[in-house]
Amino acid sequence: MINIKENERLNVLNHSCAHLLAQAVKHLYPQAKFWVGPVISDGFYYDIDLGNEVIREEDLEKIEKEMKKIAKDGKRIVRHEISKDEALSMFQDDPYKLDLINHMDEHETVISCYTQGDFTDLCRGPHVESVKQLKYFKLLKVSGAYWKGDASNQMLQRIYGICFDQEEDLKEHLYLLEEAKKRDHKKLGRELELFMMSEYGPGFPFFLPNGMILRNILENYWYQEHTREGYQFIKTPIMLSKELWELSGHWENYSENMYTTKIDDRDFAIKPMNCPGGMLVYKNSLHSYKDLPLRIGELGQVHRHEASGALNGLFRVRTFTQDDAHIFMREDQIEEEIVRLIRFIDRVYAVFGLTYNIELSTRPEKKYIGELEVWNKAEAALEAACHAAGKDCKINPGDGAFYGPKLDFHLNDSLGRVWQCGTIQLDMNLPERFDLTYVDSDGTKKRPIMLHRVIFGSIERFIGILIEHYGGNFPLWLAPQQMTIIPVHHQEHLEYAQKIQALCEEHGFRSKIDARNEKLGYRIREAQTKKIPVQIVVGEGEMDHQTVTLRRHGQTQSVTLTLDEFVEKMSLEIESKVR
RNA sequence: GCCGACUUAGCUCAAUUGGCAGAGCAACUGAUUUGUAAUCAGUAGGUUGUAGGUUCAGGUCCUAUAGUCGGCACCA
Repeated sequence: MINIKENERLNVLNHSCAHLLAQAVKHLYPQAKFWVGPVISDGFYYDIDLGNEVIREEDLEKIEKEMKKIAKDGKRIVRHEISKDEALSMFQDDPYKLDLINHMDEHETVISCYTQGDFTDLCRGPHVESVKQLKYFKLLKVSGAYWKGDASNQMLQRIYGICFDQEEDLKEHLYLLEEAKKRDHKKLGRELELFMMSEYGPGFPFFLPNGMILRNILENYWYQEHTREGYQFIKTPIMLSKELWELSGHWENYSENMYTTKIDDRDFAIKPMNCPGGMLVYKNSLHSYKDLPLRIGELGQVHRHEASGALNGLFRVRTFTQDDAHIFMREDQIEEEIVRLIRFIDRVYAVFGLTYNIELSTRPEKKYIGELEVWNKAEAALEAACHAAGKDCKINPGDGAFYGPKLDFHLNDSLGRVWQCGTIQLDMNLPERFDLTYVDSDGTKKRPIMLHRVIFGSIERFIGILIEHYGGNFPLWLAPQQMTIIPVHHQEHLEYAQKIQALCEEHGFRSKIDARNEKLGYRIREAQTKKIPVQIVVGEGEMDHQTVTLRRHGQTQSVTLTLDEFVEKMSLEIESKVR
């Protein structure tokens, strides 16, 4: 997927297209007042105040038509530079533009405007020379958006669109949007019976048998890899007393989003994070400098009261399982440990065919705790570790947590969409609050450095991402049902089919026999639509020669194998964890 | 939470200006006895999300409410 904002040519084109949109809206809705219309990674938008009138999805066609008309007319886009006073009088009827002018940087002595035909907009530019150049665009959606992005302000209407300089690129983009719709994990989750939602529990997903197979595979894989990496595992309680959350600082910051209850007149809260429980485990025993780094993992189920409007399938839920771990270490171990962690994360993502970019989020300008010097050291350590692991990282200034800087992993899926999953966070807060210590070589107590980290982020969300990434066509090792065994005749070949299933069971292959009284083609079709990776057809020929005939999902060719060949081929593929 | 749209059978969707709730797939029963993407016939399946209201009459109009979706805000 092309990032419009980062492509200089398309950036300008989309910016001009935003003006074209505003002009068309002004023609159709003369009362319209305009806020801003910036370029974003997948196109542009314009925030508009239409008074009491509402633009609906079906109105977009009409607006697009008007845009096409204006573009065809082919007016030039002309830049003027005016003084602040001129600007104030020129836009005196538009409170939003006045607000922009009044809040302009004092260094900006000249204000620029762009005029195209009967429409003039305040703008820094640059723009294309003529609206004629705007040919391949599409308006995509409408929504509300708070003025200045502030929820205490009124809502404006936002129209989104995208513009390309070639027709094929627009088609490609629209194709990807269609494809994403087809791969929607909510749709596939229902069709493949992976999970369900109920109005009795908004934001609380139910995992169905197929989804549980997938989930258990992921969790087992997680435990296995973490064991290899020297992690130990814990399970901490789902509910702990309010005092603990006060100690950790969560009560102060997030009590609004925590589910609470009373036990024997004492306040409790369901955990929104696993860390405080993890801190108690650390404090349960004395630690020597020799034991560090100490890596403690927990697949911990947390609950957070997310705003109703934020909920979205498995992507945003009110309960989810973090593949959490806390690492306690000495200061001299930071870089080495993080390098090791980056390599680990790299290995895990590679298994799913997911590439990624790392971003380093640094100290927030105002809201942060701890010494400046410690922050600088921590940020430098994260960046150095990144480079030592052979990875680039983009700096995200001021985006760190108040308690420490972090590395975020942004995954690219098979449709080119980006998901933030993994994160490595340095925490300079909790070790202090919980008074964590270890005994150093000189016998004195020292404060350990602590990392929080996740790789999947949330198991639920990661499953959602995988569903869309694979389009429901899971690689063999992840597929809930790996094989369907289809006897050509539902009775005559049943016994042989059962023999094959016993063989599958013996080797841990997840198979089912489809011996329904239906034609072969019908059962093949159903296995294909259910996205089962392997279809095994057995009939007269296979029985006689003790073979199986395999057909892979999405293919029309089939291949006949001896039973040994079959077992070896399948085992190898599952073992290699790739397609 | 805010803006907007949507909610009819397990799933996907019909139902003219308000006038008898319907189809395909799936399920079930029977016939058929099957060699690589849908064999045929039949049966059953609904308080049209929920609660009110307007009307001779509401799936359709109005009000409230819940949920879902697209965004916004939020995301430890």
